[in-house]
Amino acid sequence: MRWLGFDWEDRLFYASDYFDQMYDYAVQLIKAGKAYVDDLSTDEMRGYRGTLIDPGKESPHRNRSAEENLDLFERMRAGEFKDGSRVLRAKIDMASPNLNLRDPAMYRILHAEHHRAGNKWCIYPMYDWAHGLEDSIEGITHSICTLEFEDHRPLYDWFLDELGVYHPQQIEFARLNLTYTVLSKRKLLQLVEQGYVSGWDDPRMPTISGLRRRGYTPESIRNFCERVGVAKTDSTIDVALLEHCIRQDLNKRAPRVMCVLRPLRVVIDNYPEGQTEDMDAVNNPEDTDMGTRKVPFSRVLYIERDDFREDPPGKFFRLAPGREVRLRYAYLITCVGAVKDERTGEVVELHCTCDPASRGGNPPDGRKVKGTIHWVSAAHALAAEVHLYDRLFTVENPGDITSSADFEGVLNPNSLETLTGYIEPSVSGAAPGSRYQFERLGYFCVDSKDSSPDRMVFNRTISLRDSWAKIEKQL
RNA sequence: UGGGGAAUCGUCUAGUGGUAGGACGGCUGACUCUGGAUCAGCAAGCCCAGGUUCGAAUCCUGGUUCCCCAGCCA
Repeated sequence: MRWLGFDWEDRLFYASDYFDQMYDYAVQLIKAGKAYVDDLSTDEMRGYRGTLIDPGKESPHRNRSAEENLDLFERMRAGEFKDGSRVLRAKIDMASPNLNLRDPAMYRILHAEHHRAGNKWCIYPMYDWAHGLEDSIEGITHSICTLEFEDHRPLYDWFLDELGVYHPQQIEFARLNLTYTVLSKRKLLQLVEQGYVSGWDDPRMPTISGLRRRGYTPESIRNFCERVGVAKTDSTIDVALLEHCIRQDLNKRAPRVMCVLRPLRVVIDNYPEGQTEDMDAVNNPEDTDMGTRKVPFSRVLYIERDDFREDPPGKFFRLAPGREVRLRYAYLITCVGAVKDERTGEVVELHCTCDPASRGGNPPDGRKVKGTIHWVSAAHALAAEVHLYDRLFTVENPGDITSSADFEGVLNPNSLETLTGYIEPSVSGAAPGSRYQFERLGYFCVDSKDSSPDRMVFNRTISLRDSWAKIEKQL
């Protein structure tokens, strides 16, 4: 929460801080004849509850005396009874059309250690009972929750009114659903437990820790929330909006750097062997205050395989036999030959010539080249592990899957691709969490968990918008 | 066929009796040493049917559709 930018100051509250007071309130309700101890089993209670359409029946223990209830409740607390053997229920109305009002449980017996209260208690309050009490004790004015609690509000109100205590107002709003992912804790837990992700902070998880490790900034998340708004319509936000927010933020603040993900070796035939030049590169064209850096250039380079086509389709502006392109911040080069693997026919190396007069990227004659591609000097590049993350699911609403909650069929098998990238040496020593734009590829951050100085690990936060991909799709 | 909610561009969201607006996404085009960014523009919506009113997304009536509820979970 702090990382997101919030500060609760001295107001870190826990429901368990109020267990004693809640117990006293329960006693108060028992004395008032508004709560009773029931001995029905879970199954029996279910039977007595009725259905959505039919009213329930009253428990045979519903009319025990206050004295008996008090005695039983004290003994529940004292640990005399087994888990599940008894429960304290509110005495409301077994025929209520709102099932939450059919004598809901307030306390159940649970001989379990509490992470804060230790072993002090063996009875624990139910959510509906605890919720309003916490709010009331803390003196809050409005209690915001999600839509599914709308028909719990009458119960929230009932407890507070029967107790005659300060009564905050519960207001329900839609939860924030997102396309191509699930957000329910249960489903997320399933992803973790069944090993579909590496943990709660896996960069594909829509958790705060996951988003953080993925490279999302707190500002982008808050901005996203502001844009989404708050309303009561049960809605699902297009994940593209989240992606837009992080791109917008990182475009302004992420330093640019060059990295080649799928290397194709390029030899500049007319460039002297053994020579190295430092090219001046702008750190962020969106913010010149971020300065410049030097990028080493030499005779043997790597470029992206995708940036070369032997037989280029129309509108392909990158390298091809006989074509000239700009190596960003370096030289204009022309492809003069391709070396192929004899067996597979795969292009394994390119031979190019550079125009020495175009140093820095601009030819003195002012001729235009349509394409500018990124590159890295083979001898200077740093090898790093790069994680290419993509959406976890292939369908827009994986949460809709009703069956046995089996995600198998809708999980994106390519949500993580790991490869070795070759990065310009300037990123060496970057701190975990550092964010960069790998030019023409996307935004990446140094993994905060697995990266080390000798083997850096980068996570792709989000790709850059790729209009070429759209054009190519239509070809 | 019980109860509780919600319906406005593809997706979110404003508008609460007076010109239906914004964002994302989509599509054009301009510009560009990132096919990024930026800029300009276009398409796209009031769940339906009646009614009230000079005038209805908004008020009334009746429908329709969708979501939630039968945990000793939250």
